[in-house]
Amino acid sequence: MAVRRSALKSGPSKAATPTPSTSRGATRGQVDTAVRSGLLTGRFIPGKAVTIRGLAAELGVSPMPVREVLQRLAAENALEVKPNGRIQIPDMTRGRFDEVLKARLLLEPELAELALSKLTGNDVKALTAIDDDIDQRLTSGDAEAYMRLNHAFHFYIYRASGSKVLLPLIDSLWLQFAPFMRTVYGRVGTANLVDQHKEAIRAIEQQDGPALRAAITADITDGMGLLGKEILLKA
Amino acid sequence: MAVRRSALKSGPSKAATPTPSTSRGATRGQVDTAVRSGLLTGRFIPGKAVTIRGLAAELGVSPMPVREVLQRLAAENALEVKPNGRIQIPDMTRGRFDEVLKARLLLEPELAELALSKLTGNDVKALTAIDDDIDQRLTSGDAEAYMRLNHAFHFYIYRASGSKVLLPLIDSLWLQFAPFMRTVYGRVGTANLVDQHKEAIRAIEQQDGPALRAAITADITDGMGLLGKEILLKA
DNA sequence: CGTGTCATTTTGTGATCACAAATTTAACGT
DNA sequence: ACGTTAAATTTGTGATCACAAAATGACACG
Repeated sequence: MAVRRSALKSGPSKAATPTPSTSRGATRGQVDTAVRSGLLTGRFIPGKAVTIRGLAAELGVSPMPVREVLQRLAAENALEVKPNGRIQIPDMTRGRFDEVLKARLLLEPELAELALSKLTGNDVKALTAIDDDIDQRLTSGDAEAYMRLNHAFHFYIYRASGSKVLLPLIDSLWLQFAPFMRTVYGRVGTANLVDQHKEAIRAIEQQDGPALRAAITADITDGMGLLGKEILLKA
Repeated sequence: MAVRRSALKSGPSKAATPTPSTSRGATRGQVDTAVRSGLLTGRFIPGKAVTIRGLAAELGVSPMPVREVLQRLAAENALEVKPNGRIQIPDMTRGRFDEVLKARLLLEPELAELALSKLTGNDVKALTAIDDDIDQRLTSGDAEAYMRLNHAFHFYIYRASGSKVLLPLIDSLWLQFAPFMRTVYGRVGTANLVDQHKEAIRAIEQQDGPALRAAITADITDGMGLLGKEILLKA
């Protein structure tokens, strides 16, 4: 296995402000971004072990920053440190899934409504653009792009709230179900996926709080419902 | 300043099962427990910087495990890494406080109700013992003991749920407001504190879900209300 | 052909080092 | 005296090393 393509490490250096490339925690930020986006787009599969040295080599950095990033993600329950110290991405169980769903339904509509008043016409245009892109990817079956864009759509709204508390909690939840989500899409495809994004956009246009809550709630229920049915027939 | 007493590092070695002392992550577990309990009992004050080498020396370990623990706690928003890399415990703002309160009200009653069916008569006795202890500490004004016991009371209930998702979220929230809570108690004392613990215990005895929700909700509202009023007149 | 045992390799952990950025302290000139 | 600059210290970061536990593979034995 000589030429195994690295699944992470996107461009040589496209990091903008979110990942300062010459600042204090440069390498750590790069690793953190890489692993996070890898988790959110499903490039890590549940149950699979993640080794410090492996990731470090793959990203071309020393094990040091990788150690810290993995600890961070373990603290967010995106990774699981087994009693023997081994790190793996946790596999989904019925109990965990139900809890994630419950937490999402409690927090995300709330944060969306909190963000509502800060979303303007420009944001509506941006969200529409993302949603159009999503519709294309859905039909073409590009699961990874779909997951990235769906995440972008939701967090575009949530981030507008300026939240420093609820947003990280929701972030943690997405990191927890995203890898499992990916395995399901790999099995059943993305063709028959439906979302409530257009209803959400309309609610934002009209600054209708209850309607936005309803749209987000329905969107979560729809998307997670598909996953919930698949959770029983695991290998 | 020669003989500054170490505020952390409780006994020489009282670590039981929650902190395995000879296992894989021994030192890290010890550091994690020490800092966490330090945060929850208010031994760290908001705005105060926390240095890696300082903590390491205070705990008698190398800087390495401290680095990882601080990163973990930063991921849980219990600590804040400033752009220059400096680590400090974040100070409370009105916006943050409102969000924490909102999140607590959304999550904690839910998890309490989830735990309700798993709480038996023995648990009622244990909770009653804790609550009696709390009442004593309240009158004697021992803020640190009060905070530790209040945390113990709530998490005794929450932990019974067996939750792996909601519980960590709530954990993160407590770590965020606890240090601020401590500074307020240091200013106004603990004498005029009221809680709804007895109502909660009664609800558990009668396995009354709505009543338990109401008690937890009221307890949060009461306790946080006192803090909310004090947040404006900060130094 | 399956099974237990042992050597080899891999992996996480804790410690130490070197370096650069940032803070603090000291010194200096105005 | 006060503000500015320069030296000295502190601090976080990334890398490397040594070690023990664990996983993996090879191998012999039943």
